[in-house]
Amino acid sequence: MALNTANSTPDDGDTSSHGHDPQSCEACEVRACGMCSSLSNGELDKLRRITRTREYKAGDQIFCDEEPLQNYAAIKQGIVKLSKILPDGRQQTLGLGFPPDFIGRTYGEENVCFASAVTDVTVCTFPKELFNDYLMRTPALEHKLFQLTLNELDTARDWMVMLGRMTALERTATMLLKFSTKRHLGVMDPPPIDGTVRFELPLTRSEISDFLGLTIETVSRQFTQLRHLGLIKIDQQRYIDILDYQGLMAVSGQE
Amino acid sequence: MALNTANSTPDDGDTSSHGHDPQSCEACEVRACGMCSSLSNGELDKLRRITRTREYKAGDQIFCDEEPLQNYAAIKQGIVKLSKILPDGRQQTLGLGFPPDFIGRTYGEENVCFASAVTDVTVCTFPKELFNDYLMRTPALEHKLFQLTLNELDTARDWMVMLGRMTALERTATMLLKFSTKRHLGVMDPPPIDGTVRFELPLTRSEISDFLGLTIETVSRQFTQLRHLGLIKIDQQRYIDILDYQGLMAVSGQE
DNA sequence: TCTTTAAATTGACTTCTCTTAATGTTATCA
DNA sequence: TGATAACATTAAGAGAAGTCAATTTAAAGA
Repeated sequence: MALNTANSTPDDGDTSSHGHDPQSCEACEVRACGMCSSLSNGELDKLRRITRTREYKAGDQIFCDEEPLQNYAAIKQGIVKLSKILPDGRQQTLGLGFPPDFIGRTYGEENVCFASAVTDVTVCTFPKELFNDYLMRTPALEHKLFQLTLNELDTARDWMVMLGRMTALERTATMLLKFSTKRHLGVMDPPPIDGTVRFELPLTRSEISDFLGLTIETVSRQFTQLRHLGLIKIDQQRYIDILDYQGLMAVSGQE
Repeated sequence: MALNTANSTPDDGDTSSHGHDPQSCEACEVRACGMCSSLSNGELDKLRRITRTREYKAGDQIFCDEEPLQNYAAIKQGIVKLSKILPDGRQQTLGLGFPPDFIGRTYGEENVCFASAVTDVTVCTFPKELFNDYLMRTPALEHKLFQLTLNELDTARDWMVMLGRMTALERTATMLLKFSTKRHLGVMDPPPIDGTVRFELPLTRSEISDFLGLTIETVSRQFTQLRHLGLIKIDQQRYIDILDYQGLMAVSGQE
């Protein structure tokens, strides 16, 4: 069930679970760092009245390209993938959303991309018109959303360099470095001077290839090469150990 | 002379001409459509006090990656190129700025890319700190800048699809289609049903290749192929006639 | 007008990534 | 535990774009 489809019920075949008021914004994992951090408790109370919580299973579509934008959402838990699909089926991932990212094209008439759940996802949703009204009356929230959008633009432009100018090996190394420091809640760890870093890759090889503008097979070959170079170790195809952080930086083409 | 370098004088070897108060915002070409369109005449008057006009010759660097951000700018005339350069010299263009675009990373500490003049360029510049203060006190302006940033994000994501998933021919056709409708002042003409469209390519082949993530030679070969397909005609290497708009759409991979 | 220089095109060849197909691995479920 | 299905890796060959070099075209200056 798409986020934008109104009046859905729990029994309409949707795998996502449905709206109820978020009872405790105070206990919300992203109260302190997301867009809500710009709001006083009083303001938050007003926003909560138009908010519904919704859950999606890994793989679910959250909203769809070119359907009318009906709801915005803020990610509470899980990872969301934004992507575009060309008419012949070629797909390009535009970015990943982590808590507390905001999704939906602010002030837009329709969605300009697909959003789908990479892992199980929990979001707060806001009806477009009501949220727009609220946003117009709350400059502090607009300021916060502006900041989030600026960060997204920075990220998009970094990926443009990767997609336009980097080799398959450099793209793969760059992605691993980004994932190694990207933690939940958007907090970035400082890169380690040495020693190993271990993390779980949340994406399948297919999702990685859509992200890097490559094929599954090419991604796999780059992983193999990074292993043979002694830079990484892979367990169960999903757990990555970065054995040589500086070495990985060196092949990533960034330094 | 970079936009960010303070205290420059007209005789310091800079090819750009230097600051004076813009005497007549009323007569400004972009008064009605740029960020200033969000301001009343009174508010505009306050902004004008911290504004300097500056001119750059084609090819001049306007600001530089990773130098401290000292000034923002609004484009009054000409075309500005934003790009990133990898340590080994590979370059990727991130986007083009036309009047009345705003350049400089809002709320940023340093520039995250290079900006250079593609054609002769005239900008209004604003010292960062003073502009930030003004921005904080002027929600209407922040709202406008937010909208401009959202548009930039949409554009960046469109290019990501192109860079990640399109062939050289598709990229070249896509670029020509974009340029054929992109006019000065950011106004988009409706695409013609049929008949030819003529426009001047403002970029050299080298600049085009940096834009499309290709080499000069590959761009040239795609132009040749589009000519052989009867879709375009090129005069003096710079003037493009689109002979078959629908045909160009078809090879662009978008429809 | 002629010369010089820079930019663009073309051709031959190389390299990198994709395609196709087979094999291997992991997780799920009977 | 074994069978099945989904996911991942590997290999060989094809195709697309890059590299290097030569030629052509356009623009600028003498």
